[in-house]
Amino acid sequence: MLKRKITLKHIARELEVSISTVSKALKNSEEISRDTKEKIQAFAKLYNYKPNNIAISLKNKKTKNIGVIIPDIVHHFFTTVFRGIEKYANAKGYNVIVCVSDESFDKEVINMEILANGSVDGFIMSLSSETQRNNDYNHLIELTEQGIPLVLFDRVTNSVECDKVLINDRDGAYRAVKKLIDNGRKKIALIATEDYLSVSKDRSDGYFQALKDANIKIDKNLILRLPSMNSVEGSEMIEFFKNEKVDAVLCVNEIYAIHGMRIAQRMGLKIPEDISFIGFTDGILSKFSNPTLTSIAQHGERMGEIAAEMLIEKVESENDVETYRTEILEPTIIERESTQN
Amino acid sequence: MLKRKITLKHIARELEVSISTVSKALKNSEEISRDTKEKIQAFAKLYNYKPNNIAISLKNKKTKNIGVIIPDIVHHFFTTVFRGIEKYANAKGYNVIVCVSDESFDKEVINMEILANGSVDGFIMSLSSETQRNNDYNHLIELTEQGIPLVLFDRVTNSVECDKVLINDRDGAYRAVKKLIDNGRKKIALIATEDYLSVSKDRSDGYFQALKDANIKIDKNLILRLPSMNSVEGSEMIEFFKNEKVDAVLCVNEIYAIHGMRIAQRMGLKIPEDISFIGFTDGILSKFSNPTLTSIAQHGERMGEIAAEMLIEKVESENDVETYRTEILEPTIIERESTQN
DNA sequence: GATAACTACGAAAACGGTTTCGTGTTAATA
DNA sequence: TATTAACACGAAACCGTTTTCGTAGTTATC
Repeated sequence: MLKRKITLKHIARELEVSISTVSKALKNSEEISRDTKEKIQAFAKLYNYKPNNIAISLKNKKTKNIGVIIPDIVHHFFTTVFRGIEKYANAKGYNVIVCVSDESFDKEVINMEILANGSVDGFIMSLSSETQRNNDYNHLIELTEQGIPLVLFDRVTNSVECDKVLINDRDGAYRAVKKLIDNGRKKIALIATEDYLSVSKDRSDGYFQALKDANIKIDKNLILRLPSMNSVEGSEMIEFFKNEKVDAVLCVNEIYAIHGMRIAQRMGLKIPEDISFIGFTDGILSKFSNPTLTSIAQHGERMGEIAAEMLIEKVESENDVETYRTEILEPTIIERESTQN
Repeated sequence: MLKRKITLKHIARELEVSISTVSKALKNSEEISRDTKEKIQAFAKLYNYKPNNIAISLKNKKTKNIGVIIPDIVHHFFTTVFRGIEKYANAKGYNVIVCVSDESFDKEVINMEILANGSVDGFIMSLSSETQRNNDYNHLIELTEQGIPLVLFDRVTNSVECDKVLINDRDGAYRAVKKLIDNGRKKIALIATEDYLSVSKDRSDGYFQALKDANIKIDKNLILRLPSMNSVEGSEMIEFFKNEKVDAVLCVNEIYAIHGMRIAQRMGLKIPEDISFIGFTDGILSKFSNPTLTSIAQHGERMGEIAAEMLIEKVESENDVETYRTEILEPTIIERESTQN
């Protein structure tokens, strides 16, 4: 009952021709006579012959696979980017191998090394937080020195020369804060993570700049930095809201924003009347929270498409062009209930 | 500056030995003398030699890749399962190639055909809704006839003989409804999708059975079936809640539940005092909604691990064992605010 | 009728490894 | 000294393709 895969050799033996003839016939080569081609093609079809991808990869040194290394997969933004990558890649005939670094430097390095030995034609990745903290990018540099194309997205670094695609986090934060100011808010807080993450730093910068441009003095007490996205038990936030009379909050991610809104509501504050909220990442929570959350959309899917396009272009270009692009997407502020005046 | 990958042939040429000697030396074969081994190993290390994965795959007809085909990637449950698969697979030295069927039968078939020609050692998949509606599983049957291992999870079918892992959707729904009854609820509604999805059917069955066992007559008017998860503009639900006086709702997914709670709240109902909610899939929305949602956890990550374990076991077993397992996980009800009495 | 030009196909190398088997050299044994 | 065994290595096949090149056999040309 078991129908094992058939090879050129099998066909050749069965039809008493050479392997080369079979190969050519199946490619409809002019070299082969009408009769022979028809015979071979019919036979191949009958036995459902399909060429072996591995053999082809070995031959032309192209796998038609691209490697994606991301810090986390159970994460709305990353899956959104992934969808963009997968769609574009698939349309171009590429498959996608995903590795999760789990925010670990070591896993990032190991996964990269494994895939770099012939398994993929190039990489698309977003740096793990540990990598950004260590500030060690030798694995990426070695990769590019081997001539393997690399595209970084969202969490990028200047230490590596390669194509990059990111959103203008700074501008997103800037415009969000400006919007709050225009709405008449005076005491605007920032809830962020530690600064070693490139994106968090940029968002903070945008916040500072917007206040500066509006001649609002920066108040250190209005800035709350939380260690990790998973450790929001709220107590710190409760203290924060108790001590400071804020009328608006910019959060660097959805979770902080949703938590903040929860706590504010528990303290009897009305959203958006008493306090406004804007959160980064227009994920699923923003749309379904109560009230719905005004958020800064990062266009993850577009980002993924662009990254894939950049990578495949490099992979398929003959000459090793040493010119790299950095594409910066503008975020969009999606206005919802949490800021309506 | 470009350091291309080095091969056995290069080392052999440089050290004036044969390729076989290099290969053996790098595997620390007893056949090769101490001196030669040291010389070769040092050279290999210096030039950072790593064997080419493709060549090895071709030789031993194992790719150490597993293919995962899922209907959607921007979906909490599937990504959770994926994380489980990826973790286990990685630990066992396997990489994961992901393809998204996008709920389309054709894409499912095409992706499978592409990967089946040598790219992966086996498949883990969850059926697309279109496939389940078409009730056409020939691509899966052909796959197994070729001796390629397959594991189905969550959205499975009886028409294909292979390993399966799923949760007891029926029992989850049963226990949820029983819990509502025990809490004193009388008019318990069900909000579900069309029945062609295996999971939706099972959940409905559990709902019916629980009512039957409690001698509560089934009221067709208390069942709302919505066409698709994306088309919840709410109008249907508003009508539903207006017409029927329900005091509890079981929803087959989070989105329906969150929407339902929103609408109930807008109509002035208090949750959980006036009306309770329980939703399937303990995703991110359940934890962060207001009120938080009691939900039926499906243990996606565990499911993924089990699926990967089953697959790798089959892949690595020499003999083609024709015996298949079906593992059924028990869901867990996570109690939150939406049902507290 | 000799030469040139096609036609239709096969042999073999190549991709980068692994592995079996054969063999020349040395050392141990009778 | 002749025989044998151990040692250290190389040749070659193999995995499944693609592709270059060579060459019989036929047909066209002068």
